[in-house]
Order: sequence, then structure tokens, then C-alpha cells
Amino acid sequence: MRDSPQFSTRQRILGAAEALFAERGFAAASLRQVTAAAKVNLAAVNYHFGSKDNLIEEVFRRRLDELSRRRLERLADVAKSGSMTLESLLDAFITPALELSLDREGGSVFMRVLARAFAEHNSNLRKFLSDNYGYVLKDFAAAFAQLLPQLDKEELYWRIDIAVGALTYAMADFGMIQRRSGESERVHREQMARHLIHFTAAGLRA
Amino acid sequence: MRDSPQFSTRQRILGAAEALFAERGFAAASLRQVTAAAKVNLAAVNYHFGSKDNLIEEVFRRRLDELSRRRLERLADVAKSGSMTLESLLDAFITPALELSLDREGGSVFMRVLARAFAEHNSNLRKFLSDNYGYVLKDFAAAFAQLLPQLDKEELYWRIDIAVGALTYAMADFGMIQRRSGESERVHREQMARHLIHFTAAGLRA
DNA sequence: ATACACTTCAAACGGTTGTTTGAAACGGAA
DNA sequence: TTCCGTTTCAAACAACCGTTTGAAGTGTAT
Repeated sequence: MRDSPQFSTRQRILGAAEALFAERGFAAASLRQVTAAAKVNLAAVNYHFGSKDNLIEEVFRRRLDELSRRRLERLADVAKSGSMTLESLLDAFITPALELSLDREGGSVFMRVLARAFAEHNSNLRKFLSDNYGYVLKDFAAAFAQLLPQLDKEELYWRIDIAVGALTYAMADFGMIQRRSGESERVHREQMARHLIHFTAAGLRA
Repeated sequence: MRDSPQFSTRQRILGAAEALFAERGFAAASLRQVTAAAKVNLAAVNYHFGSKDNLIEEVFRRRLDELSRRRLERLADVAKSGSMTLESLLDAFITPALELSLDREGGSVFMRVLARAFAEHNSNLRKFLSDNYGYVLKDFAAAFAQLLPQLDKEELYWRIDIAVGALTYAMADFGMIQRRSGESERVHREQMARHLIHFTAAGLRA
């Protein structure tokens, strides 16, 4: 689908790279494998992106720009409604990722790419993510602080750190639980999100 | 330290490989980098381990054999004591990993290697881990089931899955929280373990 | 001293990596 | 048609990969 001729060379490369990065990692997925999957010439990567490192960053940018926008949009909605709860806050954080992972055009594999970025100790990549998207976490942290005034700053950050870990790990489908054969991908993911919110809210409140 | 002459070639390779796998990943860490760090000849890896894949498995085996043994030992102690709680059960699971991560000889980097194994989609590696160490999780799951009889099997497995994710992520030090400058590594890790148990117990009970 | 198993070594193997090059193909404007 | 910027292409580059080889070194037992 993503390598079909109706997509531009640029988009075909991004789609194939995303899939191969998720499956094999950034180092192990070679540009020859990427360009073969995208059905474009090898030199097209360096022509359109300059280097492999730039391609990696662009794979993140393409998804994270919209994901961050949607998360902050929902955060603003929840804050404005006046009925902010831990659950609604977690929902604002998780639902955009859930929607992305249900996107037809390979959104689900991106969550695995994102989780790989945490496993990679690559400081360039971490700096890129922190510089460009760190403000999203900051805004959510402030909202959590408002809802959990009994926790001091240190205690709160510990819990948010653990919560983000649980969310990252689960949304990347790293766990043992496999989707049941009779169950659609959508239902599976929605159940996971529901369990995640329930579990994490309790942990934050504890 | 681990590359000092008092350690055997075999152990020096294992130590250097562990450190480089944690830092760069299994694919990106080359045998030439490993043998240079270990100060041994390149061919020593294939002489002592046969192949890079075997070396990777051996890096896991060296730590996981004892880690699994200690976890099951503590699980048995807790079960025997008659006063099993969620907290004591989580403590039995976490404390051996905590002790390992405080080990002088590079135990802390191994937790990062272990977390990488989850991020890797490598089916050979996952099968190796599941075949050789899956029984540990099985035994703990049975103990959790006993403590949470109100949860049906599916609900329980979801929560254990999420809990394992939080533990894996946190013990690998993937989070944003950095050790404070005036604080020892030991104190930092012990605080993390304490927060982890508190958070996870609440999530499981929720 | 001789023999033998174990270990280390430098060198080379074929294959793959990211990147560069210069020519060919393309497509709209003049 | 001619022109020109944009994009694609096959081919080559040096560098690095995991693995193999056969010789050199090592220490122990005979």
C-alpha cells in the first residue's frame, strides 16, 4: 500500500523506513533494504533526505508533529471542561496515540519505532526528541501536578516517569499478550488503552 | 575493570560485549569494537563462542541464570512465610534485579541490555528468553493470581503485562529522571525500587 | 627435551554498509 | 522544438562487517 505508485518517492521511502526500523532497528535496517521495499532507487534517500540520520529524524517528525498537536488539543479541551480527572487526562494522552496506531497507513508500526527510540541510548536522537517534543510532556506534567497536590514535586515526577514507561511499553506492543484470533486489531487496542488508563490512574493516585 | 588482565579472555569479551550491546544495540556493536574494548584478538570471539549470535545468548545466560534463581528463591521465601502481599511479591521480583544492577562488575548495564531484548523484534532472541526463563514469570503470575482472586484470568494478565512493562522500563533507566548529583547510585536505585513497588501494587489492586 | 592440547595472533575471505558521481530521463515554460 | 530545473538511475567508492585460516605462541605432562 505505502509503496504503491500513487505515493511520492519521498513518502514511499518514509513508509518503508518506518516499517523496517520497527522490525529491525535503526542500525540493522539498511538503506538498500529500505529502498528495495519502497521500490525506489538507492540514491533517492540521499537525494531527498541527505543522510540516513536525517531520514530517521524525518520518520519521527512526520508522525510526532500531528501526535503532539492532537495531544495538546485534547489536553486543552479537558482543562477547559472544568471536570478534569486523572482518567480524562490519561485519556487525552493515550487516545491520540491509539488513533494513530489504528491509522490505515502504518501508524501502528510507528509506536514500535518510538519505543525503540527509548531503548536506543543514541544521545543525538534523544536530544532531537526532547528538544522538539519535550514541551508536550511538560504541559501534561503540569496538569498532573494540579490534580495531585498532595504529592511533592519529586514524588510526582517519579510517578509520571513510571507511568510514561508503562504507556510506552504497552503501546509498542512489547508485552506478552497476543491479540486473540477472533478479535479485531481495533478492539484489542481499545481494550489495552482501557486497562492502561485504569492501571496508571491507580498508580498515580496511590 | 572488566578488561583488566586478571579476567579470562572469555570474561573480558562478555563484559565488553554487554557494555557495547547496552550502549549501541546488538546489530550496531561490532565484534571489532567488542574485541578492541576487551583487549583481545578479533578471532577470540569465534574461538570461544562460535558466533556473534551465540555470544549474545551467552551475555544473557551469564546474568539471567542467577537472577532467575534468586527471584524464585525469594518467591519461595515469601510464599512460605504465610504473609504474602502484593508488595512483598513485587519486592521478591524487583530486589534481585536491584542487587544485580548494583553489582560492581557492570550489572547495571545488563538491565539495559535486557530492555533492548524487548525492543528487538528478533524472534530467535525472544524464543531463547521465553524457553529458558519464561517459567519464572509463570511462577510469579500464579502467585499474583492467588493474591488477586477477584480478577478474572484475562484481567489479571493484562495487569501483569502492564506491570512488567513498567518494571522493565524503569529498571533499564529509560526514564527522564536523572540521578541527583549529590546522591549515590545505590540510593537512587533503591528509591526507584520503592516507588516502583508502590505504584505497581496500586495498579494491580485497582 | 619432546610431545601435545589449548589459546592467541595477523591476515585475508566474500559480502554489505552509507555515500557520491555523472549521465540519463522527465516535464512544464519559452 | 528547445531549454532547464527536478528527479531517477546504474555504477562505483572506501570503509566496515562476521567469519575462517594456518601459523605462532603457551603451558603441562610425559
